[in-house]
Amino acid sequence: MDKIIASAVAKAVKALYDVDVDALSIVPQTTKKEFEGNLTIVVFPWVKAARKSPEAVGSEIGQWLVDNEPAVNRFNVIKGFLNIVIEPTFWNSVLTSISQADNYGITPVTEESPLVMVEYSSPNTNKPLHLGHVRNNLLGFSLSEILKACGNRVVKTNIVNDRGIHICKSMLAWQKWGEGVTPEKAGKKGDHLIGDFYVLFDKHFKAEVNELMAKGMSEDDAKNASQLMLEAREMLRRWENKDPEVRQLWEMMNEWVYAGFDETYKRMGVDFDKIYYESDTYLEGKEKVLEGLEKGIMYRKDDNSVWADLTDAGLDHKLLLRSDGTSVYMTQDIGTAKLRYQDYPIDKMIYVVGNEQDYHFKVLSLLLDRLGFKWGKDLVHFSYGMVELPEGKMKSREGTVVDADDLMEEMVSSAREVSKELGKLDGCSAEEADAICETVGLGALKYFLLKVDPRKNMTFNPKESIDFNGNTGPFIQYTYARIRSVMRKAADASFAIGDFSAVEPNEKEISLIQRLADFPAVVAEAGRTYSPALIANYVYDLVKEYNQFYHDYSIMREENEAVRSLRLCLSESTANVIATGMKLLGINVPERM
RNA sequence: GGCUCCGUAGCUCAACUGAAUAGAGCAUCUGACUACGGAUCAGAAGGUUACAGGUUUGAAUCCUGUCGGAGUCACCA
Repeated sequence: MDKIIASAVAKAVKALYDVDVDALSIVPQTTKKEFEGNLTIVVFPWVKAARKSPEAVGSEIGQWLVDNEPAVNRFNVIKGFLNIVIEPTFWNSVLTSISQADNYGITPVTEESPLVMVEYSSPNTNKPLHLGHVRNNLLGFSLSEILKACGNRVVKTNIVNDRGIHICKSMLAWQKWGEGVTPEKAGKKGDHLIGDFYVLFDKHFKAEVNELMAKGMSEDDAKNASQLMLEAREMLRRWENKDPEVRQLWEMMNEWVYAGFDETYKRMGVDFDKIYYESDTYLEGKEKVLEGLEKGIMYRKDDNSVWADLTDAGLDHKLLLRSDGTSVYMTQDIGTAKLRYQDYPIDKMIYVVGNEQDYHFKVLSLLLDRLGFKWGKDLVHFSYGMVELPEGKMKSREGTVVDADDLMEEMVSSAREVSKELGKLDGCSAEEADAICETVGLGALKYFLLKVDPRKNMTFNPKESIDFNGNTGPFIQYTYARIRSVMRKAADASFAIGDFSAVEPNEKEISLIQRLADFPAVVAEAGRTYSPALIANYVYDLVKEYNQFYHDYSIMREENEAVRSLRLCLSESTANVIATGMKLLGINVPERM
């Protein structure tokens, strides 16, 4: 409908004022509630060319539309705003085409579709996932779904940071104080067990440093002199030299962690097509850097360290290999990029990584480009803000991190409490009840995190937790379940959706159809701007609109068969769009709740 | 200090590419179940969009400056 009006307006402007306008540049807006009309055109852009008042221009265009465009019924002009009333029965055909489209709003993917790789999650193997990771995972997964819906082939990937001093710390602590404990023996998820040892290391390390400082050492000296830290460094060296004993321990402990992560990912509902490990990629990066050195893209300092000079791009000098020849973070990312490019003919690479790494990705993009990766220059750093607690940033050392597993468990159990209180689970089997609570609890969590503009920092208040009323996941799920309930009853009563083309839809029905018609454009916009929040807010608006309609008009009790058909069709289409939209967010919708 | 991002109702968030009287939810107050599911709906109250200039027919949005917050500037990842 928007397109029809836009091109008609373009024709009108050409006919009336002889001005060439691109129809694509005209974006009709939904008319505000307080004015009469369905669509609004802002006429200011043509006032100058017409040499007339905005009111006159609006009236002239409006009259031209009434005379020449059958979809336009009448119009009114307020200041420079042309409000257009569409012929009511016209909306029926819009609704019909929405309800008959398979995969409404979804662009099909073919072999020729662009290949996009999305990297997300990227955990360290020395501690369990926390709230920050949850935002990352949900954003990465949702973004992948949205990109698929926009007609891209998507490879979801994860780079696991499985090597380095931090893992050695956990390993060392386990060796010293673990007494052979395993996840089975401790009755604990592997990632949590490893996290405990990481904390334990830190505790002993701090105690040692304090002891040394009490003897008069400076803090830095004490840290360097710490026996524990020396042992951890020694362990890293042995790891790099492939010492069998260290490697065996490393592999065993990593397996524990992966088993734990898998459980978390599964419950969260995210997955990956291909997982990379830094232990496999960090040497590749080194090679690539040495290659760059030969080509003169990098240079070597007297102390043998290797750097890239990026001052010509307004950036700084960047270290790529330490003087002892070992890799840094950037080097590993280059190595990972190399392997990925070998594995897939990527057209576009998207990194879902927090905004504290904005600078890192600027540099990475530049380096990959100079090293000859064709997607390097246009790589996308999907930079999201951090999740803060009311008292500020999460700090693992102060024990203020919100653990991902705990959080999901809490959400599901509070969903259970609320459901029980409202008597929603009466008559459900235990399995059904479990499934519903899982869907609702996780839906609340996911929606809460995804409805916010990803670029912005957000606040999470664990005490108030997450609401189940208002602009929330359960509110949307509830509306869906209620429509499904109506549809079941309609089926029981053998009410089929018949012809309603002659019905004049009322105001609420029209605005609901209009809203449904927006969905494909919203999906496209979400894909273009990488914003799941756009989908979330759209679905919320749609649901609000539907609830008003539902409240004001009866569906099953409507005696006119054609009107009832219209309302059933409208309800069914709304349910489908809700389900499709929520799926793009990685959120399930229940048939009852 | 340099660079980047942010600042909207008491709180959490919206506002598409600059557009009409800046919208929702939570919390507060009031109303609606002999009803297709009340996890709902309707209403009240709540704002100098941090501040000061500028561009524009029109600015929360673009530009400049000031203030406040966050991030980053490692031979950490």
